Amino acid sequence: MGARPRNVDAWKDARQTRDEQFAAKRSALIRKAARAFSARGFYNTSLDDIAAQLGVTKPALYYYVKSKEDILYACHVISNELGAEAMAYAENLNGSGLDRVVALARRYVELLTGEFGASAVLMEFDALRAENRRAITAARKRFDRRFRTLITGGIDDGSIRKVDPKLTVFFFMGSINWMTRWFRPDGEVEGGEIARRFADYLREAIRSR
Amino acid sequence: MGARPRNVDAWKDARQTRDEQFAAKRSALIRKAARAFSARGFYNTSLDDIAAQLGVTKPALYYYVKSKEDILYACHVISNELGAEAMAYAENLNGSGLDRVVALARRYVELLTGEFGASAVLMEFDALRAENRRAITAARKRFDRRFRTLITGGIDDGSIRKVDPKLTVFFFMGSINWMTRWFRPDGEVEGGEIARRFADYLREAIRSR
Amino acid sequence: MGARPRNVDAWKDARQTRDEQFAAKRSALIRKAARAFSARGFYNTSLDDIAAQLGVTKPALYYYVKSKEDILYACHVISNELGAEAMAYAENLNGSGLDRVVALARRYVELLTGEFGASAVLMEFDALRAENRRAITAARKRFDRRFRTLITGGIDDGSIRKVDPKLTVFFFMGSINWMTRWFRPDGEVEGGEIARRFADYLREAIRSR
Amino acid sequence: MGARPRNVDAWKDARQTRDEQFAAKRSALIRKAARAFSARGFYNTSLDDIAAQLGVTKPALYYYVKSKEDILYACHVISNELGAEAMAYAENLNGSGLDRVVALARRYVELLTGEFGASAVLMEFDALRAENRRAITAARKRFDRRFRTLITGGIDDGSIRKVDPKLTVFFFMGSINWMTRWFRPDGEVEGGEIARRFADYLREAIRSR
DNA sequence: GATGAATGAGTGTTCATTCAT
DNA sequence: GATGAATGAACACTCATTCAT
Repeated sequence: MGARPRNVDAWKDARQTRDEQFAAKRSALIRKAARAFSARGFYNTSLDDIAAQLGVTKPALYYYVKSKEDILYACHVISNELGAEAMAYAENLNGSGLDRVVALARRYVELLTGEFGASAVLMEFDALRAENRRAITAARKRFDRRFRTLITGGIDDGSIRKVDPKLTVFFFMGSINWMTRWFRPDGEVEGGEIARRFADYLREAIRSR
Repeated sequence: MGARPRNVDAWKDARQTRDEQFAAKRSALIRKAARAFSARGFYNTSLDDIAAQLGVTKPALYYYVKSKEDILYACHVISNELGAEAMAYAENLNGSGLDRVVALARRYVELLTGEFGASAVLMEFDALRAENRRAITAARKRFDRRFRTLITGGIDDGSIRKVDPKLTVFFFMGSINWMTRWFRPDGEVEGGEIARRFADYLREAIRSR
Repeated sequence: MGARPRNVDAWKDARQTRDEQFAAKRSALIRKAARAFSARGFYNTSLDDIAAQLGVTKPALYYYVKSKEDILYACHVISNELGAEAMAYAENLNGSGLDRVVALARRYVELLTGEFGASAVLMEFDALRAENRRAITAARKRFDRRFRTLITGGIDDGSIRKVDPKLTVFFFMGSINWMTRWFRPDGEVEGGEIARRFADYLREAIRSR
Repeated sequence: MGARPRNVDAWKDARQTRDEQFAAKRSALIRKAARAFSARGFYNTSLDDIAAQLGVTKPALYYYVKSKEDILYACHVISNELGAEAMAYAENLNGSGLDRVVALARRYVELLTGEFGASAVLMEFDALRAENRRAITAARKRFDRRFRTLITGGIDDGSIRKVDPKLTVFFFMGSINWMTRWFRPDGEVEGGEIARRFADYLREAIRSR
């Protein structure tokens, strides 16, 4: 009654550690795969490639994921989550519409160039199963709508000039998606720097004169 | 010796006609393939798909192209040619550096959304054979360099604020490359309109204040 | 106008021949596969095995069938067709109910041991896709129902003693399905002989005393 | 030397208990597997399925069996033992040859539909290792021979008409093997009933008139 | 010029099996 | 006794490519 509790804790810790290990390994798998997908493309990356990078054999991957498409889906989900996080941050910000749009841009780029390595976006959308594709499409549409709403808000409060919200989103999202292809976490330009500059481009491009 | 020349001419014409036919058909093939690649991705487009769209069978394609990669290469080449054309147009323009950069942007988008159908800018770059990849990479680098030179010129003549030329090019090229994924020739927004707006975004983003 | 018709015919023949060749090859594929499935089981027979027996490579099979399951389905369909044929023959026969049941049994065994080689029955039912499984199940149920109806008719006209139709069908179908495993077309007992004997067993087992 | 014996006994008991537990668990494993094999087929039943039904994980099975094939072999052995039991019962019976054959049939079906659940007669024969296949084949041949001998005896004593013993065995064994596919222990028709009817069919099919 | 037929290389996926813990 | 994790072998399937006709 005095000593046992510690054992219980120990057990709990041990089990937690196991679950955590699983989660950590799965996460590493997704991350490595995401990098590979971004760098060489989904179809140019075989499961053998991913497995080799993780130092295991191909079937071992199936202990952590259901299929190759499952990995891709996980990547998209993470990407969307980053987008949603940046969006929530921007929406809750005090300031003009322009401020919020710029904050979104900056935060989004920061997140994408951060821990997850700018590998989350763009990736082969058509390789998703119909069901997952629907889910991702829906999430993207939601993101776009909120993005456009932010812009419209800026136009209404006079901080943003009369631009077409849809085209503006396309314009900026292109810049971001393209990052996948040239950004390297260990490259000469650092993520925060890019975030600042891209946000600045966007501000200048749309602010009221 | 009196009658023959006519025949010769006839043959020559015939052959020319034949060559032209060949060229026309090959061109049609490339164009259809480019659209398909842009819309669904290189790996999601089988030669059977392309052949079906042209109303022939798969092996018939091999009369016009050497391989699937050959088609992709041709697409990249055309894309680069459009870039070079826009670039030449901009470089030969009188006006400030900013004017030239904006002209480049606008002309480029016009060309990409024009006849060739916004299908020229391809992301499947890794599917190219090493040799062709080198050629395309070189051409892109040339384009980027000239783009940056244009920007630097604008900074020097005071028409463009002090931006990082490299990052600026990345920023804008992303917007353009991403068009491939959302632009539809028969969509609601017309190509010229997009060209005008995108060029305007770029102008505002970088012009001196 | 006098010579052409022949050419037309020739062409037609040529095309027909091509279609026939395709059909013949596909049929050969199914037959070989059916034998292999019967002899060694569906899962013990790889597509490589089948291809090797046909003297082609595995992917060549896909020119004729959609999948391995497709082959299995074709086998079941043929089996059902043979059953339906025997059934129609028996149903249209004059005579007592017993006569018809016995005729069914005999004709069915004759067909199964005939051209198609006792390979049509039983084969791995669970490997079928849900849709195809439903189709096959439905056909089997129809066959069973008509079989039972035949028996009931015999009971009614007094030629068959009061047996349970369902159990009787199970009893006899078991004997037939099991043939797959021991009957060899080149074995010592000839198909017609088996048909006669099995039909005789059934007659004696169920006739009125 | 004075105190030990008790301990020895205790150990012995303990070990016996342990052995019995082992045997009981192994037996449960085999039984569950046999049902699954019968219901869905050998290849459609994964070790994970079996483990799940037993509430353990896959590797745990390897404590009780050497391999999946080992399980299949055990099933065949049990099936053969039931056959041998029915056979011994029939052979030791007083009465005509026909009586003995009918008794065999009835007893065999009773056993197969009994405790072991109609799951003992397996068709997946080719999945056995060569060595085990030989053993099973030999046992089956022995069973068949004794079955045929019983029939021949009946022909000799005039109780059975002049049928081909081999074909008769095939005929009846088919009916029995097929039971695997339709008999359900909890179904509407009870095992003893089937045994009676099937034995009756066989009697009528072969008895002297 | 075009097609039917076939091939070879590669890839995702499953699953029985092993082993350290 | 049992589990988590990993492996090797096999297999169905796809697709760009070739070639005789």
